[in-house]
Amino acid sequence: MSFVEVAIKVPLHRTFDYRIAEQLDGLSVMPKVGARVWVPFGNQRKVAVVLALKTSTDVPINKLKTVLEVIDDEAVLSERHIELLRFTARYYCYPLGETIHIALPGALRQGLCPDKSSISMVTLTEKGAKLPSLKAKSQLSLLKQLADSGKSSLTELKALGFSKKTIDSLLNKELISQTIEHDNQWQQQPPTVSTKPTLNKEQAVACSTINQAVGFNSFLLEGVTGSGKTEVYLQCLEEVLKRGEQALVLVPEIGLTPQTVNRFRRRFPDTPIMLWHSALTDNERLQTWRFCEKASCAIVIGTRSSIFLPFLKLGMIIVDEEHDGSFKQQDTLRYHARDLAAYRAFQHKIPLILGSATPALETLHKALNNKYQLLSLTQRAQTSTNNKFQLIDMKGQPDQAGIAHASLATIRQHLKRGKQVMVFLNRRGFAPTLICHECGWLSECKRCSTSATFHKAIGQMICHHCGEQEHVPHQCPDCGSTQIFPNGKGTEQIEEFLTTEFADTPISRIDRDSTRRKGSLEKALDDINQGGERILVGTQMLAKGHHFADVSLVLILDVDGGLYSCDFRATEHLAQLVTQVAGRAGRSGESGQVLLQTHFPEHPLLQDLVNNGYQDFARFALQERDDAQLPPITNMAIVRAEGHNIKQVVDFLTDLVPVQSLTGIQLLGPIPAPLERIAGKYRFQLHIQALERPLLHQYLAQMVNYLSTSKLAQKVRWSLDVDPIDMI
DNA sequence: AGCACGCCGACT
DNA sequence: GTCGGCGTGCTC
Repeated sequence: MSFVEVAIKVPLHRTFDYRIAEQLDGLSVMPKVGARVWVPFGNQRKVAVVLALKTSTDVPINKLKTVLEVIDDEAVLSERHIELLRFTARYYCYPLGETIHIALPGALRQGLCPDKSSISMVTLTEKGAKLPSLKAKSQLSLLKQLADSGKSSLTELKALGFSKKTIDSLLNKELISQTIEHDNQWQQQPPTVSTKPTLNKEQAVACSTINQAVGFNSFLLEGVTGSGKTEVYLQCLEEVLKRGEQALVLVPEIGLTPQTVNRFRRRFPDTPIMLWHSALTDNERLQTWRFCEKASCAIVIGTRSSIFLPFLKLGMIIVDEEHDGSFKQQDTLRYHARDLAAYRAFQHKIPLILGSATPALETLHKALNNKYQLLSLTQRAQTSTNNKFQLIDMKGQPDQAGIAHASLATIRQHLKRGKQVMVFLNRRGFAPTLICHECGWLSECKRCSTSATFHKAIGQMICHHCGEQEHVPHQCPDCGSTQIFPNGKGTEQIEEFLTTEFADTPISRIDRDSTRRKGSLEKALDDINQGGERILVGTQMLAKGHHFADVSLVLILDVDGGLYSCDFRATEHLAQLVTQVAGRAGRSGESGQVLLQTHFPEHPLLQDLVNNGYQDFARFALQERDDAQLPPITNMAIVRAEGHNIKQVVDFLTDLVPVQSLTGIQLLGPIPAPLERIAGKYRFQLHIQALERPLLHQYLAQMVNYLSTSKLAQKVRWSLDVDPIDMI
């Protein structure tokens, strides 16, 4: 008798055994480990992944069912990949079947086995390379994109907003040509490498250290903005390609811009490079999955979920901007791609490079404890001067739309010199609330414990947590007064004010509202890169990844929010944001100026950051975490619970507390979540901390086991977040 | 999570 | 008399 142990997508922390049917000749067709099979489950039919083959089972014979059909002749998950997913499931206390389901591309989840194995790449023809003048703007910009990248896939061009029509007419004019790449095409010969810049001393040291490493090695590449981290990546990748191995480059969600990708394509023109991000279709995902597992693709540049791609011979993992929060999934399986990258690198015995100008304290802590090797890039490639920081004390300062008169004067100076000025405020909309002048009523979301943000341009009140929209009230809903006014500032208001204040200066606003339309971000970036005096107003989106050559002044309007917050990571995030935003100034030659508006100019964190930079701040902040016994010194997990019935939510968490049977575990809670109500549900949480990670995991395993039997757990929605990065 | 089974209220 | 409400229990 033969049996298989399988994983099925059900929220249960266990696997299932099935019998393999014997055929007429008494033999049976055993599926391979890692292959998918169809199985009967309850009264439904489900896809399952074979985890192990066995000759006996503990399951009573009357409960055992038989595998209906073997889907794959060959495994879709290698044994090593299954081991990665087992680790992931164990680490994040998530059911293995669900974990596998999340890792697999859609087509494979559904039990399909489509075999598309080619991909259309588009390049310029000789005629096209001359960039002839064309009437059609879109055709011209497509030619420019190809001139920049060397080649792009058909699907990437469509994702950039080029229509089938544009592509077809260029094909007809023979300005571009199309080639089909098959999944067996990559020859593992030395890659063609286009000309590359010479490295400075620090870069050269970093490259040779990484390239000489044998086996599993983690590196923290701590490089200030503009110090040439990407060049280090590229030269390390070259060695990987020479060995005929593959590489994964993880980038934050907004880091996957055409500029980034084009740079890789230009450097390695003959190397198959594929992209992975949330906008891919099921077919494109499957395509990339297949290319990876056959090593038909050498480099993948992808966002967090690309950590689950099945590389045949992975030679290196790079995590760019490793401090970025988008590497952590914030729902279902709450994994951190950077941390899984470390496990994968360990599994494959290969180097891991974590790059950032502002490393996460978690990463820095490991580097300082010699778990990661620290490589520093301190010199800016193009400029030797650093930005000049200045704190603007807002106490008693006259201001307009939240901008101090002193700041306005500085803006004017920079504009006069034909430079660009960036005004940063991490709040979109016109004003975060409306206030009634008569009775003090404040606009709030009906379903969340938060304010409803006033969006003037579209005349709506919007809740930024649940998305609920309403018309702007004409009267105060409490007292009927018509004296209701915007309260606080958002980017929309800053833009409006600056438009009147600097009437002759073009202004670009970049936030989620202004860039909602496809291609509008690209358009705004184009405008900015035309150069000339201009004001840029925006949120986070301005801080990350984009190069603005002409920006010489950065004004950060409100840093105080990050100084006194209930989230102990708020100061870290503030320091990262300030440093990243500041890095946007003075990138082409001269040093830039950075103004920080605050009511607490004497705050030690701000002083440290401004005078000594992020590196110094981070080491100081780590000391603070040590004193307070917080992560990364301790290890943390949060149980969150929400429900309409507040008592059930609190009871559920209270009931968990007695599970404590281990010394060395600290429990805190139940405490209300920072936003106690979202979308009408009450939210509470329980914090769990332990000095030693194995102890934390021992405790969590016990707790999850208890939860599966708890009646209270069925009455509320709960989730477990291991290594949470925010408290919300 | 699904899905069945099971035991109490307002409908043709 | 039945349709259907969602509480409880199970899935190899």
